Amino acid sequence: MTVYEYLLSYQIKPSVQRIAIMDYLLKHKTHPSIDEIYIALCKDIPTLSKTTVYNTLKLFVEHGAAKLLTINEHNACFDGETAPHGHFQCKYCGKIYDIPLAFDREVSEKLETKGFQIEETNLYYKGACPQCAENNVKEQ
Amino acid sequence: MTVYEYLLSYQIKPSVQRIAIMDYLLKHKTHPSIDEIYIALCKDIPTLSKTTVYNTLKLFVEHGAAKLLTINEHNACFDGETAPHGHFQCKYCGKIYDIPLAFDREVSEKLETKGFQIEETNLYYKGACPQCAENNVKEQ
DNA sequence: TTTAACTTTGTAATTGTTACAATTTTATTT
DNA sequence: AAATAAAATTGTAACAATTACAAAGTTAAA
Repeated sequence: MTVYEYLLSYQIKPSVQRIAIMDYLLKHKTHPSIDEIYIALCKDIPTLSKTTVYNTLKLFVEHGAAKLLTINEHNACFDGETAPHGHFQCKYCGKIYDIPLAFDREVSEKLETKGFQIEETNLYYKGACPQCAENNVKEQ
Repeated sequence: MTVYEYLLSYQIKPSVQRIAIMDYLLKHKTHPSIDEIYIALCKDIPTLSKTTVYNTLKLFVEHGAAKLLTINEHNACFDGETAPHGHFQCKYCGKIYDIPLAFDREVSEKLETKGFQIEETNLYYKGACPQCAENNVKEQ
């Protein structure tokens, strides 16, 4: 399936900019920020506006084609992977890792019994990734 | 234990401002923002500066006496409850509820086996709280 | 009591994000 | 194909949350 068709499957009208941004999201599993996407795509689309990147990602999130991550307190990150999963952010290098989201249904079921309607779940771990953990040990 | 002693137990040197802010956090389990705290305490401490509220909460978080919540994309919220637990934020009224954090150890253990050092865990549910869920149904 | 260290304060700067009007592009109708 | 309408993109300006920083105030130590 092309990115063009992929956008259509989420009821999003494709455009050059939208295709480029979704393509970037699908090919770069780095949970990029607005700036990362903007800087990367400016080379191919020199007229690209940062506002368009903001608008487009908002649109993607509204249509369920991308997920907004609030794991980083300084700026929003985006994930093109829509299947449920969690994240681990290294406090030292900042990298965000995907992790399986395989926790107990018990809690969410209990919430739903009480009348809470869960629309999304975010699981964020923070700490030291293997590389940084090793480096820190060596420094000490 | 007084708030004064409580701060000391976290290696935080007490001051009028720090005591007032921690007292507010401990008495108001509403996961307040900087502004909420600032506005509430200005009545008692008219000279209070918003910068002090920022500095103080940063200090609390560094010392483990408060937890920073990034559940709200527009501004930071703070939680004086340090025991591990998750949160549910209603997308309609904005209220944040505490929920038990009783999910599988399996995932975190697997991460630790791979060399990840987990320092904190954040579980954020979002959706409709019981009240808002009911109101929405009635409107439709 | 003097000095040093730390805390608080207010202002200004910075940064991420949003509002908005003008322009450009795309789709529709004639 | 031309005219019109609708939608998307752009750039600038506004906004809001946060941080930097220097001055003033407070507390602790000598």
